[in-house]
Amino acid sequence: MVKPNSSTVRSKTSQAASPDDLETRERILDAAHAVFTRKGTAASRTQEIAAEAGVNKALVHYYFGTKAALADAIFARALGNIMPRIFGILADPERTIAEKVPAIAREQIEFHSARPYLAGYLISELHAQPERIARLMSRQGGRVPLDVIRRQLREGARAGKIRPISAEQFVANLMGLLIFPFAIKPALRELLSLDDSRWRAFIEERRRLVPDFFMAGLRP
Amino acid sequence: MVKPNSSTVRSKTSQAASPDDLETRERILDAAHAVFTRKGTAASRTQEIAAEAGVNKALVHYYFGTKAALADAIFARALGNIMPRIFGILADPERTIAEKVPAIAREQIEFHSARPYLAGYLISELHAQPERIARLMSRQGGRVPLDVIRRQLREGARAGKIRPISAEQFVANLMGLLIFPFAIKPALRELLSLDDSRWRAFIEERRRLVPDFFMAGLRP
DNA sequence: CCCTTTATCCATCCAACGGTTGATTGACGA
DNA sequence: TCGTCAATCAACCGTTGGATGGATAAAGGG
Repeated sequence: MVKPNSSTVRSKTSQAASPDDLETRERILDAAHAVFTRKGTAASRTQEIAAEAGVNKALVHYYFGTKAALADAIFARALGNIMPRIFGILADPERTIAEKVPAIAREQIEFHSARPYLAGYLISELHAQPERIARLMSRQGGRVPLDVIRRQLREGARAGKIRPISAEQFVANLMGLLIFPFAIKPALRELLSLDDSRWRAFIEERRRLVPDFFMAGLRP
Repeated sequence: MVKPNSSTVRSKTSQAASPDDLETRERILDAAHAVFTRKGTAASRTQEIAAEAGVNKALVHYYFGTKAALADAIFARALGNIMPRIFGILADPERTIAEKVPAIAREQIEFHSARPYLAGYLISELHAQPERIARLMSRQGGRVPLDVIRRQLREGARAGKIRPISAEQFVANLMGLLIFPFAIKPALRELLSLDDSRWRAFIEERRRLVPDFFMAGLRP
């Protein structure tokens, strides 16, 4: 690694000085993440990414070849960040369903509150390139482990404690309740006339409400 | 209106012949809808829209000025198509909540099954230009009529028939359950290993499941 | 000390894209 | 029958943006 701007050369106008100890490659990745998630891949400019990374546009190509490859990397990274948070908990055989649901809800609401662009970004990318996810998931192996919840749901149903529901529908319902509001945030805010503080209250309320609502929906 | 290709001039290579009685302006709108919803606004090319409309690129500008204006028109049109379907039913004072929920579910699942791109498109646009929806909604007036459900929810809660829930959360939950799976269709199909026919079965099942699940979630 | 490798920038290229212009054509009212 | 106007097209223009080639500098091995 080279790490420029020691003292010698570097006229470099540039901002971006602060978190400069990061490896350049990482800085570019972070910048790309910021720009891509904010404006969407198609509307993002490599120039802007380079600037945000405090680096020359050519260097972006040096590290990642093409814009599309960089976009793939960011998408895969975001996916690899969010998916284990959901499926890691779901696949845990130690916890009951009644424990998992609030845990996931807490986790996801926390997560998306801190990353308001992410849900919208992921859906946009999914929509723009529906085939990519198959490519990425096959490459890094790993279909999703539904067997644990599937078993728990079956046992709960047999014991008459919950109504019969497939693991697929279970997951779809849970994700819809948790993620969707973040994905359409601008529309919801307008539709429901929620200013900043009411939006926060709205989301805060869902932390309680969603687990209750969801578990109630499962009762037979 | 002029209506070309009568018989005289028109060398015109072009396909697009079939539904040609539509006014040109409408043909362009339809083409723009198809292209924009399929690839997203930023990745769409006016040239492609023109081609799909069987028309010259200059004509697109002749009718709509700029790509952005055309994009606005398509977005507003899509919004004006989907929103009344939900809020029209919700605002009906004649139907009870227990009647509205299955009605909306039927309607929405039908709607999105026939328009697989629409949910993803709307969320992408929302994400790419969060301020636009405020602009459009203020222009054509019309905040959403939540008072009817709000009253019904309050009365249901007072009578002890449903648990207390705000109209806002009610709407968010319902939309999340109904729309989200369509919005992330490519991911769900991959995650849950649903091929074409299993996807259809999955959606078909939700027609029953969502109203049941949702109404159960409302029980006190 | 050279020579190779890695990292970085500058300048430039080229395709593509959004938008414009000017000409043509047909319909129609005066 | 002529002039006007809306509709339409082919060709063009200016800019942007992704990509590349070459120069340069530091690092490090031999």
